[in-house]
Order: sequence, then C-alpha cells, then structure tokens
Amino acid sequence: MKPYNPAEIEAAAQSAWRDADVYRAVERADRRKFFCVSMLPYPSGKLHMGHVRNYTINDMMYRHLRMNGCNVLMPMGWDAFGLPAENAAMKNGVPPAKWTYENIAYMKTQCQAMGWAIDWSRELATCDPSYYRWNQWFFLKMLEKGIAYKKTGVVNWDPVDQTVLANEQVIDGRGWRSGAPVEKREIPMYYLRITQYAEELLSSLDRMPGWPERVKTMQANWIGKSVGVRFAFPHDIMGDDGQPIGGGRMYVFTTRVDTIMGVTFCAVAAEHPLALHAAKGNPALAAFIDECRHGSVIEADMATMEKKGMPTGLFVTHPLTGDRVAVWVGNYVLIGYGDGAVMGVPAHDERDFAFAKKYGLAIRQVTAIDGEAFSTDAWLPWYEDKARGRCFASGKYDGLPYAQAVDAIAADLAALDLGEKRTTFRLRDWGISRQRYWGTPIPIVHCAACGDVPVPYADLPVVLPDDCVPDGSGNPLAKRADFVDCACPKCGQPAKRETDTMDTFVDSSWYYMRYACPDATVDGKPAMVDARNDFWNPMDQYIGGITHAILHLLYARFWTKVMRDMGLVKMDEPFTRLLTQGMVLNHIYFRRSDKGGIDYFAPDSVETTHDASGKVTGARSKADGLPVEYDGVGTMSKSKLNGVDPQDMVDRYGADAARLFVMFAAPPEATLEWSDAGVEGAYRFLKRLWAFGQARADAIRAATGAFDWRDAAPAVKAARRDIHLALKQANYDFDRIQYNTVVSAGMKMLNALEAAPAGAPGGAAFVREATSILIRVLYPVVPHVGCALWDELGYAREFGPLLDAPWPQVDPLALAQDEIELMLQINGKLRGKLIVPAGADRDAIEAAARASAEVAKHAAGAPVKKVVVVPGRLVNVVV
RNA sequence: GCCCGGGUGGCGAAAUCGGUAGACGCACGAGACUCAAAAUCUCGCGCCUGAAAGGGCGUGCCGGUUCGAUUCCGGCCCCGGGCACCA
Repeated sequence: MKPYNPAEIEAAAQSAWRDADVYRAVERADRRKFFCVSMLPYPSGKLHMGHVRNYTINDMMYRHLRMNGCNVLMPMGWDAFGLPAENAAMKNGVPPAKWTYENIAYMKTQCQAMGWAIDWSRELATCDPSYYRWNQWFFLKMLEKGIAYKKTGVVNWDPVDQTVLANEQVIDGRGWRSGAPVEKREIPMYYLRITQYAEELLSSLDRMPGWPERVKTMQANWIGKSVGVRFAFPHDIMGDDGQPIGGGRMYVFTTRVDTIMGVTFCAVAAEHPLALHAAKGNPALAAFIDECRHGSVIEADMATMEKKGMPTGLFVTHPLTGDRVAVWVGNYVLIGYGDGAVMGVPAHDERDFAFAKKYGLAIRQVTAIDGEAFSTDAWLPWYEDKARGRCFASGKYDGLPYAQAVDAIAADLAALDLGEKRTTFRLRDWGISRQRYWGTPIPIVHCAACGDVPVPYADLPVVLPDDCVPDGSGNPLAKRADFVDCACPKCGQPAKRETDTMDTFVDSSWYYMRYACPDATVDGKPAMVDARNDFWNPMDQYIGGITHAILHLLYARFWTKVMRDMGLVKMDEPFTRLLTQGMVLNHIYFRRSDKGGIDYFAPDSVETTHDASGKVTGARSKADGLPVEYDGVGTMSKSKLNGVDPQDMVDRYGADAARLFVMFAAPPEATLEWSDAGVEGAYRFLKRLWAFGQARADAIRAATGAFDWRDAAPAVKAARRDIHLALKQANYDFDRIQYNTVVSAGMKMLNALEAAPAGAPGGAAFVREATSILIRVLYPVVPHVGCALWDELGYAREFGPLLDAPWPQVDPLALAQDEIELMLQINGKLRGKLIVPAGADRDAIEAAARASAEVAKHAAGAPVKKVVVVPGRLVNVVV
C-alpha cells in the first residue's frame, strides 16, 4: 500500500493542470459565468496566512461552482506599488522595482504550489506601465470632467527628515525614524470629487443584498449623510483689505438648529480667517494657533485629545436674538470640514458642555423634557435627546418638538437671508497625491508660463524610473533631473514634471476590470477596458479582509460609477456579492528604539515564557537574548513582522493539509487566531483518507453496477443515511460559504465509511457510492489528494475528470426513516426521549408523551396544564 | 472618542425559523499493537455531586419576554477591526 506522499501527489496534479491549461477561462454563452476575485495581494515577499485563507476560500468556491456547471474565472494580480517597497529600499539599498518583481516571482511559485485554480493568463502587476498608464489616462479624463481637481491639503511633515509621513509612520506624534515631533503642513494636492457621488454611493447600498449588513452600515456611517441648517452669524470685523471678513458672515453648519437659542459661544478652526485675523495683534493667540497647527492629522487623535480653546476677542451677532457671541479658537474644529466653524450650545451638546465648564462659559438650557431636571453641575444624556426634548426658554419656539423647531427656525433664518436647510456628508473628497516615489506618476507638467499642463494622451504613460533608491529624505523623483526636466506640452519651453504619485487605492479601484481584458483594445487601439469587461463584470463574488470594508470598497464603487458616467462600463456597482473574511491574528512583539520608534520582532524570532494558564508573561529575542515587549494578538501584517510563512507548512505537510487546516479552523468571516496545533490533525486526517482509499481501492473499482438500496442491510441503510445527511449539510454550507463545516461534513463521512459493514448486503455498492461523494465534497478543499484518489479508484471512467465531474445529489430515499426520536421535556427541562412512528400526528405524540414513564415520574400526578408539540423535534409537557 | 463586529469546555469551533448546547477536530487521559519508540487503532473527556442510576449548574455579566433563550429585548464588561497617507 502506497503511503500518503503529498509532495508527489501535489506535484503530479499541478503539472497535469498546468500542461492542460485547465484554469484558463474564456467568454462563452453556454454556461453561467461566475467571476470570483480575492483582493489583490501586496507582494511583500512571501505569502502569508491571510493570503492562504483568502485564496483557498476563493478556490473552494471556484471548484464547487465549476462542478455545478458554471464558467468560473479566478484571476490573480499584484498590488505592487506602495510604501513597504520604499521601506525595504531604505533598509537594503535595493530599488523598489527589483525588490517588488523578485517578490512577485517567488510568491507566484507559492501560489502554484498551493494548487489554486488561477487563470494566470490574466496576471497583472499595478507597477507595470501597461497597467498604470490607464490610471494616468483616466486621471486626465477626470480632470477634464472636473472630477479631479487641485486644492491644498494637510499632511504630516517630519522637519528633520524633510519628508511627508504616512499616518502609520507617525508614532505618538513623532516621526518613526527621526523621532522629531511631527508638524502639519499645507501643500497643493489633487483630489477626486467622490462627494459628488455621495448620495448615490449611499442609496445604492439598499440595492446590494449580496453585501454583509455590517459593511453596508459602516459605509453608510462613513458617508454620514446629515440634514441640518447652514446659517451665518453676521459681524462687521474688517480684514486688512478694509472689507468685512467673509463678507461679514461667519457660517456654521448644525443638525441641532432647534437649540440655536442656547448658543453661548462659537468656535472656529485655527486656520479660520477670523482666527488668523485675531492672532495678528495677539501673540498668545498666535502661539495657541501655532500649537493647534502642530500635532496629528489623524482623526482618532483629534477625537481623543484634550479639547482646548482660546478666545479671539472677536464677537459675532446671534442671528435671531441679536446677542453678542464670543468667538473662540478650538483645537477640535477642523478647517477642512464644513465651514471650519461651529456654534456652541453647552446645554445640549456633550462636547460643548465640557468646553463651557472648562472655560467658565454660560450654559443656557433651551430644551426640556417633562419630569427631567436640568442642572449645569453635571452632564446627563437626556440633554441632547432630540426625540423627547421640546423647546424651552426659546421664545416663540417654546414647546415645539425637534422637527417642527428645525423647520420654524430654518424658515426664520431663510427669511433673514442668513441660512437654509442643507444636506451635508461626512465623506470628504479623496486626496490622491502622495509625495512618494513608488507609485503612479501624476501626469502633469508645471510650466512657468502655462501653469499646470496635462500630459497629452499620446505621451502616456509617464514612466516611473525603475532604479531609484529612496533614502527617507523626501521624494527621490524630485532629485531626478531626467524625470523632472521636460518641455511644456503647450508652449515647448522648459518645464518641470509633477513628482507626486498616486495613492495606491487608485490602482486597486479597477484592477478587477483589467483582469477581464488584460490586453484591452477598442477600434484596434490599446484601451483601459473593452467589451470583455462587460462580460465578466460586475463581479459575482469579491473576497477580502474586513479591513477594507470602507476605504477600498468605497473608492472602487466610486471609480466604477465615474467610469460608467464616461461610458466605459455598463455596471452601476462592481461587486454583486461580498465576503469579508476575518483577519488572521498572531502574536505581536516589539521593542522601542532609542529614538522613540518601534522595532517589531517576528514570533518565531522570540522565546516566550508563559504562566500556568498559557498567558504570555515575557519574551526575549533569540538573536540577542534581550527582552522584548508583548503586545497581545493582532492582525498579521508585514509592518509588525508577525506573519506566518505557509511555506514551512507546505514543506512539512503539503498544500492540501495547509488548506484543510485553514478552512477548518474557523468560519471564513470570523477571525482566526494562528496556532501551529491543528495542522498536524489536518495532515493526519488526509493520511487516514488516503489509507482508506488504498485499502478499498480494489473493492471500489470492482463494485460497478446499480444496486437497489431497498435490499440493503439495515446497518448499510443507516450508514448511507449518515452520508446523505452529511452531503445535505455540506451543500447547505457550500451555499452559505461556511467552509469549516463543509470540512467537518467530510470528516463525518469518513467516520461513517470506516464504521460501515462493507460485507453486508449492499455494503460494497455503498462504499463505492459514499466514497465518490466524500471525494467530491472534499475536493474543493483538498484538490490534489482528491484528484489522485478519484483517478486511482476508477471514478474518472464513470464520471469523467474530477474538475468537471457532476456534483453528487442527495437521495431523499436515503434520508427517510420509519421511526423518529423526539426530545421529551417536562416544564422545559429535558427528561427523556420518545420514539414515535415517522408519520405520527400531534395527538398521537401528545398521547405518547402523557403515557411516558418520565411524565409519570416528574409530574408526580400533577395535572398537565399544557403540551407543546414541535413536529420532528420535541414535546414539552407543562405541569 | 466615534462607527462596526465578536465573547460557547483546557483549545479551535457546531447548533439551518426560539426547540437535544458542545457536532467535527485539537490537546489530554487510559488501553491495544511494539523489544522499544514513532505511526496507527480502541475507549473516555463541560463543571459540581453521586458507588451507580440520577440530580444540580452551565453559551462574558445583570435583568426581561417565553412552555422553552447561545438565538429575541434592555443595561453593563472585555476583546478585535476601521477612523481618510499601511495595504
């Protein structure tokens, strides 16, 4: 008997698939198309467990649907631009291009070794000019349409390294390499007008039943539609030009205009014109504004930092009462959001309440609820309850509920020409400029005479030099005269090329369209997409991390709609069904560097000590023996160095065992905490499966021909029932993409098969049928061993190659039973079981229950008040 | 801080419409085979109590609805994800 040898089995299966090119998909009308894609991986160097999980889910779906008659396409590509390549360059002195392409080559061999059903003819890398030229092309189209535009934006600036930092490069307000306090800096950037699509991006969510509710909720909250009132506080503060600043109006937006009578101050952002004006004669204020302009641009930091303010000494006029209202500068007011100014109503806004208490500002109650007492001593949640509150101490608005108060006050403000109702969105336009080398060059030329000039379409792509090595001090492109110096496309005079590159979310916004037509042409000329895109997209199933629930998915949806509006695609939405797989977590170890940065350590590079319950109590580096800190579990990520290399597992146990374990350990949507235990178990199961197949091979090959199952021995019937029940469960679980229980269904089948009486009447036919079902159910998880057994046991002669073999059918006769077992409860507690004929009606079941020994014992003669009968399940006797 | 999830034995998990809690596996324990080990196979395995039969408790915590709650409702605690320049 041949032992289970995954290396041999897998290599043979993979070379057979490759030689016959079995995963190449073509557009064909005779089968239902199914386009399933996993979010494209970043080529960080090696596959990690998240990839293995993602692509194995995808692969199971592919193989299951293909056997069910679908024309399935599963492509692959590389999200090849981005920061890690620059970081690697700084560390190793290797150009990002070289590093990236070497990583891709290695990871591709890993993908092939995993046995995934990828159509490699469609492979793409986003750092390839043949791909990113279309980012540039579409950017110029958007510029023409006004979707792309230029304005200033705020970035993290490292004053020592003289470079812009990504948010993740800012640690505790300091640059990760220099340790210098980070400053905010305003620079010109290109933006995409996603806010123009906010309404559609929101309303379409209701027509996307294939998306998880939680993702739709997150996106809806992110878009953040709110209906409120934008109105002005008039003032006569004059600017240096002798004109009233802002036309004599300070605009604010509020969703709580019903509380307008409670305004006791206003707060503006540090960059607001009134703040800047007031600072001119006020050094203390100027210092405070300067302080506000330092520090983090990260929203979470903004939300958790101490709320601080300083009076400007300026006053505006309350539009309804005519009162003088003091204007403060608040560090929590953002210039980029709304008008950069807010009204302060301490009595009915928790943040304003805290602010007023801190600075001794007036708190004026203007809504009330019967039976609730208001006090300025402490905040109570009902103060901002707009559902129950009624206007109070608000003159003519007294007694009005929220909606009516808003209408009345908005009308009065409109009559004064000082305001109007307005719908606003939390969503901000998408800034795509990055002051970095390794990305798509923004195709703009800066000319002293002509200004910003788009690169002519005929000159695309603007090719990124592939030999730069970033050193952490600004964008290396800016130092490359051969890149920067060029002729103005308009006037021909010497000009400078834009050195900013695009956000990598641009790359990932449409790559799945390029899969459909990797060599797209229209009218014989290269094109971004062609008609084949309309064949494969919208995508039937998208699979990726919950991490991308908001940004990537929202940007891709937006991008699709812009392409639609330019007539490039027909779809409204790109992703019909979405599966957000859970993260793969692993332990995190780190050490603070002497500069204040953080160095991470891979879990296999440290030794840990545990307490009795298994909790980590300490860790030290294997390399230097010095302690490192433990930071609990977190997502596997390249920056934290806590990814697990699947290669070790493949080398030891084979790809099938690795796949089986990852699918079995948790349902696809749940998080999966990595542990080395369990892979061994998966391997053991495959050895058992293999050994079973070897032991029964001759009998199975011989047992051809039909068998009338009515003639089977009772034990064979029972075993056959187990198999078909497990098949039914597996079918259900395939459809709802709960693959962990598909695996357990396969395990149940093998258990039933091993225990079955093969020698009894019908036994041989049963083993042949059941084994064929088992192999087909497990094949999507473990295709290599599946194919090997299928061929060896002779099933290919009956059903054809396993790749396209028919999916097994549940036989209803196999499930039928003469008698069924019901749970017997007394007062809701399980007390026994009841065997009744399968066709027994409620009365018969109730009678059997009343007559049971358990009722006699536990009811002890007490009268039966009620009997609840749930057919097929249980009977509950209430006494 | 705000938004979204999750919490079930020693561990990963299952339970399809409110109806047997813990399927399937890991770890562990006992046994078989073996000179021995590995591998493999068999049995046991939520907690407490009991010789056993049985009884009690048990799905993060507190409360509610129901004949019956892991499942529905209210409140709380803890953990994870996102927060716009990681991808």
